[in-house]
Amino acid sequence: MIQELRDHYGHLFEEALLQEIAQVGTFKEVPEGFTMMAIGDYVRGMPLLISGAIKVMREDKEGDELLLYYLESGETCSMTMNCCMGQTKSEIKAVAEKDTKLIMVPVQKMEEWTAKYKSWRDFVFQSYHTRLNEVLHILDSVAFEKMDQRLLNYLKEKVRINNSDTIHNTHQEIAYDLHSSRVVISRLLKKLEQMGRIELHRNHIKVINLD
Amino acid sequence: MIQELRDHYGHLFEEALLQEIAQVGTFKEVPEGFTMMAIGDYVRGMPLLISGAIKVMREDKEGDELLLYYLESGETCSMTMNCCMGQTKSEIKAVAEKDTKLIMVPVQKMEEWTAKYKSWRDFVFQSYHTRLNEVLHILDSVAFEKMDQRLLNYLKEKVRINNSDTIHNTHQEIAYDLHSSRVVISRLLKKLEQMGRIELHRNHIKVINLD
DNA sequence: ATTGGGCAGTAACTAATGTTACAATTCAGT
DNA sequence: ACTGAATTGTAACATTAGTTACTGCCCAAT
Repeated sequence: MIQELRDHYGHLFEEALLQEIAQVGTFKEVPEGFTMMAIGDYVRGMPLLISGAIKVMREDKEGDELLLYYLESGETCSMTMNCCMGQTKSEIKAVAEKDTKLIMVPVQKMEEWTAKYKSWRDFVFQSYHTRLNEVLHILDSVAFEKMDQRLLNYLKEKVRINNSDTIHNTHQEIAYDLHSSRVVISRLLKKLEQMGRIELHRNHIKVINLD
Repeated sequence: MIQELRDHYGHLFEEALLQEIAQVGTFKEVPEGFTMMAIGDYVRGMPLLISGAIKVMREDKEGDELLLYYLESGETCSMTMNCCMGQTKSEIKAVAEKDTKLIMVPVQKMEEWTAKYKSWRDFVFQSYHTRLNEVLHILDSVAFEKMDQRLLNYLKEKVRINNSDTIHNTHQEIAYDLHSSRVVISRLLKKLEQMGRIELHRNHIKVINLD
């Protein structure tokens, strides 16, 4: 585990901290589609991603969803810290977007390290910084953009995260992520196909050019 | 200044920190409507609110606005910290909602105190926590609610912040805050009036019952 | 008293998004 | 091969929100 840590967090943390993390952290592998956290769950640990990606979503009372952002290697979940601090339940849902490797750190350590290691403080602040900006970005998107533009951004991000020009999702799944309806998404995707920017297939979409 | 600090931050910070803040901070009074920060401004200091309220807004390239939240006594602006950390320009706009008293602290001190005082760390984390939740709340509102409900929430918040049943805003101003159009807001306000929940007047709205 | 600008009311229309319904196709499991 | 569920395409329609245009009103400045 210490080697994985050095590879992905060596540029962020000093050796002493890496050692501490290795000592108290537990290594986990989760398969694609695995729900890491649901609304209302209590937060037991803080995830440090090694590889893969985690999809983080917001959900309202009716179960309507909205994709917030993805966590990738070298990142952690501010929402988790958020919950730890306030001793509150999770207000978000997190699902593995791909097979993912990560290290879980007990929440008590967080505070300890915050006092002890400047690099950890910087990491935590940086993480808050990034997440806050990402949530603001989503807010911009929802508040100021129309669905066709949001869909384009969504497809681009999918291509980036999965590092593949083929998107393995149904229209319904995309509709959930964007909090829209399947018919609307099918309609807009068809337009993109007619523009020659994507190819539609059953269960997957081939991206040609989104720029 | 030290007395103001003790009154509003005494329950958060130890005496030594209060003293430090008093030493390096500068006391400011800003009138209602004063723009504290515009998009693209560089951040020079971190505000600690003593009294009054600051309205924090998001703005897109076309100048369309959206109200994010209000800062009140005992609070600070995470966005500011956000900017300091990343050495980036402001991505938000801040305007005094009422006459406001506050203390500006140079950003360099932030990092120093984060290492030195646990109470300061907790304050900064708590602040991030609160702001992140507020932005999520606005996101919920924009993503999941219709304009009539958003308008209701807006009016409730206005009443709370200004501690008055009379809202001194034009329909146009409300439309800007909610990123809608004047006609739409007039239409919905008229419906609320017909339901007997508000009374409409020129330049102000009397709130009867919003529950 | 007159004038002009800001504010609010309203109608008519457009655009965007969401909903309902149904058909056609694919595909896995039997 | 058959069946049923999941997926996609499409039309028709409903709802919400945004736009344009015009009116009357209030009020402050001249």
